[in-house]
Amino acid sequence: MRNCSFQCVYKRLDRHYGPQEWWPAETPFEVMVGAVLTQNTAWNNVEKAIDALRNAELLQPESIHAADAGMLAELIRPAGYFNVKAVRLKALVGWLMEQGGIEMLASMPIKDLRHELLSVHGIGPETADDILLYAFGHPVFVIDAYTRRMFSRLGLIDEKADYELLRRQFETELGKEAAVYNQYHALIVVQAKEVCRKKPHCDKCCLADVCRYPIND
DNA sequence: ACCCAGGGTCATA
DNA sequence: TATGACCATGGG
Repeated sequence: MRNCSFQCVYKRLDRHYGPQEWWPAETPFEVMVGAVLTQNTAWNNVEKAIDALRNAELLQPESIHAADAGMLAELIRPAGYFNVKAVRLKALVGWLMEQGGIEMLASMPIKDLRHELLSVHGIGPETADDILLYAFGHPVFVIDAYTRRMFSRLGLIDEKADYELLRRQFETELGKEAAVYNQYHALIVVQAKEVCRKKPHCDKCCLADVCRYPIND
């Protein structure tokens, strides 16, 4: 009998939390900026940095490209690693403008775009996939620390497995549906914020429900 | 006071 | 290929 665990977990989370309408951003470029700023950082802190950038009218590629790196770092200070991330934002917009802007990227095949993104300094697999999925709507499943923790606890994956392996695993199980990947990753993040991090699962979150009962509906 | 967050790079073995 | 150090703020 075929393993339907990935779909079942999705159904439960979706039923429990409803539509998430991710990514929380106004433009594709804002998604890219947020994806870099949220690296190993709580979203709460990223919002402050993005607000600061917006107030300074620095949420467009050209203005970030022209901005002083030191000033950029000060603005994004609340997001942590601000010196590192200022350099990464610079690298991102430098590459973006080299490529001819967002429109050019949007017309690029997924595989090529993903390869290009990964060649940019400061953009690793997860950040690249955030951008591919949430800025361009490409069917790419995002694997983050929450996903590893949650699904290894469910016994569905090997927590230490290679990123690409896990991505293929999810994409194979779910089929190539960008709308599903979009909602699923959002649900994983939303639900992870309710889980006690120290114990395998707590009693009050949706994951506890997933853990407690057989997964076969 | 301690732990960690919606990672990635770089140096070393 | 596989660890470890490093980056740094803010909330629990």
